[in-house]
Amino acid sequence: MPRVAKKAGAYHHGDLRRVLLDEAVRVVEREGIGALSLHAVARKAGVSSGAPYHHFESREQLLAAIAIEGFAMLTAAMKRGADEVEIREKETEAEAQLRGLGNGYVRFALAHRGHFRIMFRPELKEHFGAQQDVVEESFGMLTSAIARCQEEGLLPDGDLRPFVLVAWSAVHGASVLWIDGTLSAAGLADDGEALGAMVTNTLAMLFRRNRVGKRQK
Amino acid sequence: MPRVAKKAGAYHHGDLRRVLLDEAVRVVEREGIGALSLHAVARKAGVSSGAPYHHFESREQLLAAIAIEGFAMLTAAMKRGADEVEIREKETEAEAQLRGLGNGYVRFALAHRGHFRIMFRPELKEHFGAQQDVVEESFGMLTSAIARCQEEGLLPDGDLRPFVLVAWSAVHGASVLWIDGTLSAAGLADDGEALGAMVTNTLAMLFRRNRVGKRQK
DNA sequence: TGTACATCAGTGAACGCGCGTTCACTGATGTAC
DNA sequence: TGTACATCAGTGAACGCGCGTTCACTGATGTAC
Repeated sequence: MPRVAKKAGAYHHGDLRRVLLDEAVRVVEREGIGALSLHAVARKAGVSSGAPYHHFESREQLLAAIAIEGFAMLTAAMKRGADEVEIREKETEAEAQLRGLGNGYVRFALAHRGHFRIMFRPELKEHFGAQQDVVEESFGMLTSAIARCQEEGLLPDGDLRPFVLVAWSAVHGASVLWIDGTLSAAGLADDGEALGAMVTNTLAMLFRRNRVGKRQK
Repeated sequence: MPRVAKKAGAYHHGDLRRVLLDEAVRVVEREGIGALSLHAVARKAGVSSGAPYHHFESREQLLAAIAIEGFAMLTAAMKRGADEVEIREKETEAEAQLRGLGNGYVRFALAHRGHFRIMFRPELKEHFGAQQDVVEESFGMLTSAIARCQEEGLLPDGDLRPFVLVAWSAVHGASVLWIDGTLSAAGLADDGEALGAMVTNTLAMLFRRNRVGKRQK
């Protein structure tokens, strides 16, 4: 019996597109992208194997739709993280925001592994144009927070890209290492909830102690 | 015509196991793990589709063998990186080693994407026991380099795991973001060769400038 | 050095399966008047 | 409010394909004597 059945006797489904997306994400979360088939997704949604083609041109388009949705969710999660963060004592707003953004990133990745996996894979490169703007939005938030840290003298002047690179790589790397199970196997982290805070606190600390003489505004 | 053909007329192959591993890695590099099939690998090796079963119990065992090999290669690359690194002015040996290890990590990941992809995936969790020791070796090198940085006063006393986590996450994250094509799409890096140095230099700088009062030994 | 024989590492045909996708169809829904 | 009709979103059967794996086989190789 499918978990999300259409209403008994209903011929039209109502929101099959949504259900297909959800079931696909569930499969990817549990068994990986390789295990995703439209047959299986249709089965779980309780429809025939031809039905998905009224909503997605192909298996690849289904994945692309999930990726696009994922990038929007990631941006939203980062925004939320930055909005909800509380500014600590002796901390500037930019520093706090950086923590918040990173936390949102990791929180999203761990809560939505299916989306996350689908969003970051080489096969997506070609389709990148479509979601370029939403990628740039999340990327832009990170960059401008770091630029503000730099203005505040937390980081040396000059090219800020190395700092963006390290910050992004750290939250991304921690997310994938956690999802792959490597971090807990290595004894480096045992609590997904706390992972984002652990990374962002450490990064913030490295940035903060790094003050280069300039006074804070 | 297969790229790696067995010697003309030879019935026995000589080193089919090796050839199968190599071809499998090539396929994964170019088309991802999902695209890997024993049929295809056998075809490329120029043997019948049953032949691989004299060397690997199953498709999954082939992948496991590549993962094990990959972890050994990663450890070697990190060692080489640490050995070859040159100590800069005003830099301690531990700092230089940390850079070297990170550089080796990224260099390995980019030069051996196939291995790298296969090594880090959730499906491997179960088989982790087999390679636990070699994983711990590379992980141990990182940890002890950071411990030495801490002793030298580059990092605050206390739990060093957050620093290990951030350093590892940064090199790992940069590697996967590069491999996925995200970094170049974002304009954050355009040269794989220089990626490792960019990350490790930045990390080293954040660590170094972070000196907490203790004098260097 | 030669022979008998066990073992190794291939062949090639076959199996059942699930896959992506297509297609003619039909029931349900929405709209114009 | 009722009817005619276009369109939408399903069905279900079918296709060809490549897959993982098995198996009886056989040629090549290594070893004991």
